[in-house]
Amino acid sequence: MASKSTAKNKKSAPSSPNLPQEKVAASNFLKSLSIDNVIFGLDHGELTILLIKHAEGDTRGEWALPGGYIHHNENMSDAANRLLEDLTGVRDLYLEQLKAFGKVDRFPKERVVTIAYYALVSADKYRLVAGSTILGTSWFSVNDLPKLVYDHKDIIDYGIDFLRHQVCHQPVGFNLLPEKFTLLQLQELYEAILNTKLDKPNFRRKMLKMNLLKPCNEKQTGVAHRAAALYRFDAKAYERLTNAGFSFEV
Amino acid sequence: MASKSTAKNKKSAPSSPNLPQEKVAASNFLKSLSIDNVIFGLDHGELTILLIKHAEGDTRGEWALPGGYIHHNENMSDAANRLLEDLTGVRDLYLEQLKAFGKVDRFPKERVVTIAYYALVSADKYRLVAGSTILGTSWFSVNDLPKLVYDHKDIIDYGIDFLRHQVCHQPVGFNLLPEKFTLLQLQELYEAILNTKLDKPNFRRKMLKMNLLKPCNEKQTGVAHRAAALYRFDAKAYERLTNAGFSFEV
DNA sequence: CACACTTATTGTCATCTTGACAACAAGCAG
DNA sequence: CTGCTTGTTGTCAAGATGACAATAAGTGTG
Repeated sequence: MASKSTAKNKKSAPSSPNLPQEKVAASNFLKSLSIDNVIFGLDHGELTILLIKHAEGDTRGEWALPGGYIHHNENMSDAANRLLEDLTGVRDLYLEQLKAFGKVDRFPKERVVTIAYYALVSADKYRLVAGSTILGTSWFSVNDLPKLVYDHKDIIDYGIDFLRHQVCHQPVGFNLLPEKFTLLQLQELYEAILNTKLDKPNFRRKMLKMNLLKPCNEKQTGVAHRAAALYRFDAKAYERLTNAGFSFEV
Repeated sequence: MASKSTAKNKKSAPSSPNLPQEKVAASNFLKSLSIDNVIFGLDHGELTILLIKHAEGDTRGEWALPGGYIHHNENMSDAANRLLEDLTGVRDLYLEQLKAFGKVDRFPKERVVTIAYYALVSADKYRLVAGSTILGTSWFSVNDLPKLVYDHKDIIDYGIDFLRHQVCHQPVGFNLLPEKFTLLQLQELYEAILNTKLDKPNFRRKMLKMNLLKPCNEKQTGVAHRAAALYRFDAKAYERLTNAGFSFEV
């Protein structure tokens, strides 16, 4: 499980996601366009976001979404994936476009439209990552965000709203959990994202009735109480059901 | 009703939405970025899209989404609105961002990322419009689209899927109807967009129970059968309910 | 080992929602 | 008046939901 990491952090020098305030020279990159990634994680029942710290310039000391620029010969989504992999060291994370942000004054130095993407990373994947030790990179709870550069707060707020919506209508939340998880973990994920309390028996009933969880026939270990059964998300079943007109709702 | 049109079609010369294959000179416009609008309408129970015809160049005779470029001193959403108003002559139509399309080869001449927006236009607004007579502009049923330039078919397909989703989760469909409408018109709108048949009594019950429709205390006129009651969408009620945690579902 | 404690899991019940469809109402056309 | 068409109301069984009781299965303690 979680086996496809490339582990080594490619040092793709030109992307320098830590210095988004740098000029885009008459270069290899598309002018006036950038990418910003809202990378969500889950930590002890709290929804978290991965941020990087600006080390110099006017925004020194403030935090920012990791981002970068698009090569001329690179699809936009490939650029987003490259930036995500460069930062986390993990390939093929869940990544979707969020929205383009294009206010005139969103970036003080020059006119740049940014395409925001959002990614979901489970702790068991990120644990493998060299990136986690990058200086000036840190996870923040969405309930306790630091001061952010430019319009990055707006982007994050939009991302959280979007995730709240998505998680109720698409089975994307599983990307935040390890491959095998208990129903309580899943419930706590929903509680963290939606910021509510849910009834355990009812949540269980609803989830199981959808037939999207495949029992692993294993139990939790290392807990000081009755061990819960482990499940995994059954992507094939989901595809089958979707084709048959099923639509995921929480 | 439908009173805020500016009627006159501003001839903002530089935007030339009919010639998106033109070079973006070292100009007033953001380089490598464009906007394309998917403008939805409703015609005799069919979902339609407004397209323009390319008159010259390699794509001569093919149809395209109306679009254009972004001024350096203009917010992106303002650019989308300007382009929409230039084309339709109607101000303040429902317009939302759809998605950015950024494949390397989506546009053959140069590298351009386009931000697609989608708009909803009701027949009673569009009727006021000078734009409807623009040469080479035409509505097409989504079920009978012509050959389209570049990746515009992809954009439209995405737009239709998006609209299908939106219309079930947000009360946006009303933007496709006249201010006052019957429950059957509303139902036919859903049937057209979702491409299904719905049960009339059940649809009525569901809609009315949401308390989002305000009766006009008027009846349809000019029909050869029992006249239906007219309703209008109650935006204030929707806001109230939304704040109270209500979420629109069809 | 019995017991306390914690979480897992199953079950119950009243209420609400949904889908299918019957029945009646109202208006025009002949 | 009669037939035709659509509007509107009502019924009913089945399924989904929310609240919550009850039981099960582990760990750690005295």
